[in-house]
Amino acid sequence: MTLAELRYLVAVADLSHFGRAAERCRVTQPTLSSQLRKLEEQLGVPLVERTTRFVTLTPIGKAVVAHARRILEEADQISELVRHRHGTLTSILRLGIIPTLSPYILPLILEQLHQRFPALRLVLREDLTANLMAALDGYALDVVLIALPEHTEGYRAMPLFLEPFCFACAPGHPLSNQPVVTERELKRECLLLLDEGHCLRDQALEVCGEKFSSGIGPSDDFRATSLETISEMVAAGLGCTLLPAMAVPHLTARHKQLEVRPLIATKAHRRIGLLWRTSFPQADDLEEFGRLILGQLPDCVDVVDTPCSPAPTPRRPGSKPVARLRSSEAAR
Amino acid sequence: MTLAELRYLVAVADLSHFGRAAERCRVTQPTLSSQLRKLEEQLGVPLVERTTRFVTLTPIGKAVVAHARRILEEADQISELVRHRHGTLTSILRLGIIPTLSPYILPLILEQLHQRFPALRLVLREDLTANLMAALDGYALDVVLIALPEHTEGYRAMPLFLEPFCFACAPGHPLSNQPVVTERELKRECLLLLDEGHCLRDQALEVCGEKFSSGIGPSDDFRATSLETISEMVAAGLGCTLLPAMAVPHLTARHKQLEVRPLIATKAHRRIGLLWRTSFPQADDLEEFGRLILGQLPDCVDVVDTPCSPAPTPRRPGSKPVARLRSSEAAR
DNA sequence: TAAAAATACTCCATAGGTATTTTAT
DNA sequence: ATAAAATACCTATGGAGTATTTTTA
Repeated sequence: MTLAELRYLVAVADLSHFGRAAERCRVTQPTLSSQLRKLEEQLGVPLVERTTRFVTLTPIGKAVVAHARRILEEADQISELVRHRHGTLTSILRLGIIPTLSPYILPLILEQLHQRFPALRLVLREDLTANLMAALDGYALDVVLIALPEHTEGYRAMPLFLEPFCFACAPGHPLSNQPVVTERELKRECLLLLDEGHCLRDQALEVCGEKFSSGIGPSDDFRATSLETISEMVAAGLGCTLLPAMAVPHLTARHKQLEVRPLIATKAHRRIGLLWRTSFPQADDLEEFGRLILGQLPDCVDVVDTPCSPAPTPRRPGSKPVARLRSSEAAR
Repeated sequence: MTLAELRYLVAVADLSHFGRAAERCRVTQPTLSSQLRKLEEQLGVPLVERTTRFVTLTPIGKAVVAHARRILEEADQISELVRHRHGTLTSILRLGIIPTLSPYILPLILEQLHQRFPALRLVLREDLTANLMAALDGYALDVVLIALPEHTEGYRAMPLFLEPFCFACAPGHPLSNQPVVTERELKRECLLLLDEGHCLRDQALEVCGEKFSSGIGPSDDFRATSLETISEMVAAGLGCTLLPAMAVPHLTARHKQLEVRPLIATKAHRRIGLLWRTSFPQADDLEEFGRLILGQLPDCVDVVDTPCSPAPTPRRPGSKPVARLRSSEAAR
């Protein structure tokens, strides 16, 4: 039993005429005739009573046609479904973002995203990098927007931009007098940092890494789980900190007492990008998503013009690399 | 899109494993793999995300699977349907019977019919031969049980039995004194007959045909639409009549004043049989039906041992007669 | 290294076509 | 005589197989 056979049967039921039914099905009359005959033989039941004059369905034929109509209806709905969801970003996308980026980048892209991809259902999750990666591995997320680590093997990464770190302190702070802050000056300061697990904490430590070994590290007395809290503390004169550039406008608007200065350092930025499983089947969609983000970024970040890593198109397991010789051929 | 492809997809959705899904579908893993790939390419949408470790459905894949399940469900129901209705006389059968036979033969066969074919839904219509034939032609009936005419071209006929005519009169009637009535004696009598249209009327006239031309025909003063009424009249001494043998027990039981005698005549019987369209697809079932009737007949009728006419198995239009040479071959 | 999916390649069943025959009105 | 379904016969597609490769954990 095939869908084509059922289509033929329904056409005959509708038109009571083999020739016209064949015409509707875009096949010749003998084709329809033989296929219908085959269906009857396979089912072991006559479905159609025919002479050269009249074509009628048997009682069983009518019952089968009723089922066939539902089957074809469902099949059409599948075609409709994929046609409707055709194109990029037309169904669900589960996106994970780190907390030190999420509140500052989402307002920039959400409106445009809805305009460009109105059919997209975006499911957001804000969490620490490690948790996001676990969710990505466990197929609970489709893609994450994080500070990219050095090596991203086993995943597909799309670097988007470099986000500078800025120095932030209270108005009375000594460094608030100068227009920029250098790496060396920073190393003398006691930085307020986020809790363990936040990648921003590790990145800040990296900027002033030597302090850690020299014992002049950040105080353990202050624990904060958001940049809002950190800024509050900094504005209150409890210390200074590093802020990601995109957060600065939000935080200075809230905390007027916050003095922010550019930072001059060897690695005074973090690399933000998208990361997804190599096996994710709609990598094109994600690249489109990435390009949309790129178009909404503020001037404070440096857009990365590097295309995606490591392969332009993700491949499925077992697929041929590009045009490699088979070992049997290579052995000759 | 084929049913097999959908079956593969659902199996993968259920088992999350190509190899086991292939096993369930009784095909090899490469077959399932390539077919699924083809389905995805035809739909233009990835349905399954796969690595060597995990197999997951995409959002669209899940939606397609939902439809596919319904499709396969309906397809299974078709198989179930024809398996359940498999065998002879398992669905509806629309049977027409003439009024001079119906009340006397139905009680004999209905119980046995239900026992042998419990799934059969018998739709009965009692009407004059002409109306039954019109219904048969118009696909409103599947088969009729009538007094077969001489020629049955264009139909399939299954003669079942010869039903003798009996002479019936009131106790005081002159002919009631003799054990049998002959054709010659009959021709002197004034017969009470059924209305126009009843085949029994024509058959009775045929038995004593000369009277019609000689003017000593049946009286037009008496009109009756059933053998019950005729018997009533005969018992009341209003005349005599011919009764079909199978009706006699019923009528004598009701009308004690009825004297019935065997009739000796050249054509003192009618040939009862089944008749259906040549194109009717389940002729086997009807022959089975006929054989069941044969097994329930009383001794007063003569069973016809002639098998069906004209062909043992009905053929459809265009089918090859038996083993005839094609004209192109014959021309050589 | 093992398990699993993908690929390469072959074969054969069959869907579909054209030409013709048979049937029924 | 005409219309319509069935048959004969051919072709090409593709479904399914086996053997092998590639990939991921």
